[in-house]
Amino acid sequence: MSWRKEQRRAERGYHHGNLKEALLQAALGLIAEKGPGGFTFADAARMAGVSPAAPYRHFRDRDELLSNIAQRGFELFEQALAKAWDDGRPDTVTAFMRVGRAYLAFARSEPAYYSAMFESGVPVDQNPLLMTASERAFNIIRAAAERLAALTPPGVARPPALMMALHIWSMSHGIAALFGRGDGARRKLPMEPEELLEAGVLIYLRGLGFSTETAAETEKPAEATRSGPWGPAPK
Amino acid sequence: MSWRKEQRRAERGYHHGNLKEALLQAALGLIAEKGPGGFTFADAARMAGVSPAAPYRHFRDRDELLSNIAQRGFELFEQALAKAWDDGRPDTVTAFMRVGRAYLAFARSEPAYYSAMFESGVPVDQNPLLMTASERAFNIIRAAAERLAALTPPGVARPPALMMALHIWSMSHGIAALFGRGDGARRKLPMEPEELLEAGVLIYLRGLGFSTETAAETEKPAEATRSGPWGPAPK
DNA sequence: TGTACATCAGTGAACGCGCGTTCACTGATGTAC
DNA sequence: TGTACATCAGTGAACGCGCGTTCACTGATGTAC
Repeated sequence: MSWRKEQRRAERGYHHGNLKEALLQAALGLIAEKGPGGFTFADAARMAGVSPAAPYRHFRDRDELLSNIAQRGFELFEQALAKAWDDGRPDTVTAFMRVGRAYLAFARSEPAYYSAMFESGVPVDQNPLLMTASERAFNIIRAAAERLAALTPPGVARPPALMMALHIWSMSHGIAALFGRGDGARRKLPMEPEELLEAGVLIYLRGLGFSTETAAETEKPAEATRSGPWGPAPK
Repeated sequence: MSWRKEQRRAERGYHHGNLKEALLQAALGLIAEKGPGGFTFADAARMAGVSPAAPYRHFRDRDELLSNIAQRGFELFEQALAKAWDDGRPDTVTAFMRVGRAYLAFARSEPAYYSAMFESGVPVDQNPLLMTASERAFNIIRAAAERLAALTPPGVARPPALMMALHIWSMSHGIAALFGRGDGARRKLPMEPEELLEAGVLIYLRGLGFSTETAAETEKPAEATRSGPWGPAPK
């Protein structure tokens, strides 16, 4: 153990050079392992191979570090969702479904960021930077919902985009939290979370009056409620 | 402080009489205050007015206490959902919507139980009693979904009840976790969580081919997407 | 009904531990001239 | 180009704290006879 520390020190010299980043990475690893409550400032310092006093040069305290992680998480989340949305290409419904999948993919592949963002108790509404980052991420979903709402077939009442976005967000978060986590803390599911969400969103959109058949043909959506992991179709 | 302890002691004598229960209540209070990670065994003992060694007569360790709380939480949850479901009276759709509202009401009024159940990292699948309690609660939703699925209008494919139950559960949990918590850790919402869930479920059911108009007339559901907190109806 | 005894539930003191935080310090780096 | 100096980033020792846990103990309760 001790030689390890010495070695690191020899390798890197007195100054770490990139300690802030190293601490963030260390914290991410610890959060992924033990949850957002289970990481300590001292532990992060140890993992970065640095004395327990060193982190104070970069973060006021534990909460500030956590808050930094949440903020970066929202930024990465926004990027992932924006990339999936791809400004609605090739068609709005396809892109919309892709956003849903990207949501779950993020929660699964970045459980540490995800729990820092949504389950760490970080007071999002009390930190303007965090608030903004959070809203920017949500706005991707909202913008997508708006484009979708604009496509309502004639004769059908146009649904409020904010409501759609909140419904989709809620269902995505629910599935991610209950079944779609990258770490161990999740419940068993007889199918992939992605399939569950996709089917749910398609049914929801149909309920709003969208004929998901058109663009959905590419992704065989209607089938999702009739066979596959859900069991055989009822006679 | 000290006289307080002495007084309690005087009041109750050497034996507490109901320490197990008192510890559970104390833990609930602490969880509600600081989250499931933020309560300690020692703290619970202190709140119950008892020495730090006393809890070991009733719980092997902190985790066992937490696990007990989660289990009782699932039992209360099941009762609340079952009561709301009321075996589908007066009609299936109305009762179904009532279950949704009961879900959110539970999360709001019992945030400590709720987070012990879903956010404390208690390994539900490794404790048979807990697993059973959890499944029994979910089965209320599932049974309700089954009754609903059986009502599918002729000519519409009957949806798998398990899938329906998982969708409803996910959306409920998503809304509860993001917006509907009794404690401070929740996001702002321009309407009541109950309204959001109700609208979402109605849209979802319509997407499955249910004409929610019938039973829904009592609860004016179609309106939910056209006015009210969602803003004015689009022209 | 009374007494002896076993069992139970809570005590209080003690322990080792790791955390958060502060402090005067020191080695490295960058910059003014 | 070289040197003096300011600034910065990390050190390591120390502190107080509260936690989890163990231990021999003791007061209360229940029960056999």
